[in-house]
Amino acid sequence: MKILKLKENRDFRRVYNKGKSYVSPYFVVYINKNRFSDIRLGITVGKKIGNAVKRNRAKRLITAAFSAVLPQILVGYDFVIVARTKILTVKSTEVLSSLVKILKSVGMLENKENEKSSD
RNA sequence: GGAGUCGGUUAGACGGUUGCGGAUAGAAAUAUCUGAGGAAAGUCCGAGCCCCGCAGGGCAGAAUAGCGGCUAACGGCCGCCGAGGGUGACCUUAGGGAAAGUGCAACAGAGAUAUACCGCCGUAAAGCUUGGUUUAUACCUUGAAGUGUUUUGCACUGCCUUUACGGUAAGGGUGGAAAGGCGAGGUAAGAGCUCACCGGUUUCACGGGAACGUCGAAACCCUGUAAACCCUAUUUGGAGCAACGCUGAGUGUGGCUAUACAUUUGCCCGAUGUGCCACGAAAAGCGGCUUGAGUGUUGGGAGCAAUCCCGCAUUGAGAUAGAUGACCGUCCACGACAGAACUCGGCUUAUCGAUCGACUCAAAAA
RNA sequence: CGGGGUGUGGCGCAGUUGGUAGCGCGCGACAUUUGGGAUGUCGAUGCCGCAGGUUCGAACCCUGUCACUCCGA
Repeated sequence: MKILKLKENRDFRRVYNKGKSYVSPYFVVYINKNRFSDIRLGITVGKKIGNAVKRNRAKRLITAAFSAVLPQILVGYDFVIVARTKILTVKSTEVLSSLVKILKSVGMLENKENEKSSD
């Protein structure tokens, strides 16, 4: 399953205005329902983070973490993840566990039994 | 070994699992190959490529500024000359014109591109002085104590003071800079006024391909500033891949007009073209896009060098919200600065280190 | 990709035909008040973003560079 990406500015603005936000030390997640049965992801990395190399690294870390949890995420939602400066100082495993923690508390992850039974 | 100068190379490596962009094969799953830099950065120059209702002239504007070479081109590079710095290796250098003209030179100083305050000298006028002791010499006082004569006087000379007019630029505490410097002659006093020497500029001669150089000759309007205006020489149409082309969609409303508008720094003339401007609606996709002044070469040749020629090998990103990540293992110096966006040549800036080569200085030892 | 602008005391700004760097607010001390505020007097605070150069002399002129910011496509 591939990740569809948000591209247009108006999509981002709709998620910022209508969606709910959840904060971690490394990033902020905005979640909003969409009209499709897809999962769409947008990543925002501002100039505050650093130069082009640092911004690219932040994007890759978020993409890697998101694709790791992708099979368990409920469909039909738009996600926008905004990177914060601290994300450059940690390893990818911490980003992943932090993302899992947030999504689980919100209830966006499917239960693990399906995963186990599939195994 | 110490201190230092210059230049080059490199920019973690290997293996595994799992993901991303591109190409090829395939109906598909998938497989194979390949995938960021020395600066990819800043966007400071120069080009290719490409487009513009032709790009023609003039004025303004802008850029460059020793000479020669290299290059597609350059404001870049190489070599050389001049100037400055360093004991030296070597480094720095916008380095045309001040004798076309204009401007500026604060404070200080008499005076700042010429001046005359003090001083020195000349002329004229006015004033003051020429005393005391002594036979005399001499002594005292004084800025100075002279001469003639008919000797309580008069005249002249000299000294001093003041004023006026003129000469002068030797000297004067300033200043970054005071008519290039210094000595002699000369003069009433002085002065490149004259002369010798030294410096500078220009012209000629000689040497060099040229900048330039010279115990050469002559002339001379000899403060500094042109990164002040300016003058001289050379260059300059503009715009940039969000260029531009194709497909698709759309071609509505309002205003301005031919004495108009456009041709992308301003103005004038010329030339060419015919609508132009604003608002609204809308939608994007594909090409351009990577074989190119390409990359490598302890192969050969030319050249001091930059660089060029020949040969051989090779094809090494092409994304479009924008591709290299994550995890594990081993080793080491424990990994800095940093991400292609049409493409090249330079410049500048950032950078943890590692390593190689050439050379200089000082001291010691052999 | 192209074109501009700014950088000066803690903050906001002046000052650029080159000649000793200023204003307002803020800060400190003193006076005034029973005390505070307001007011008055006095004072401190600057390598004029950084590095070179031109000049006797640079915040100002020139070159390079860094940061911030605006505009157009």
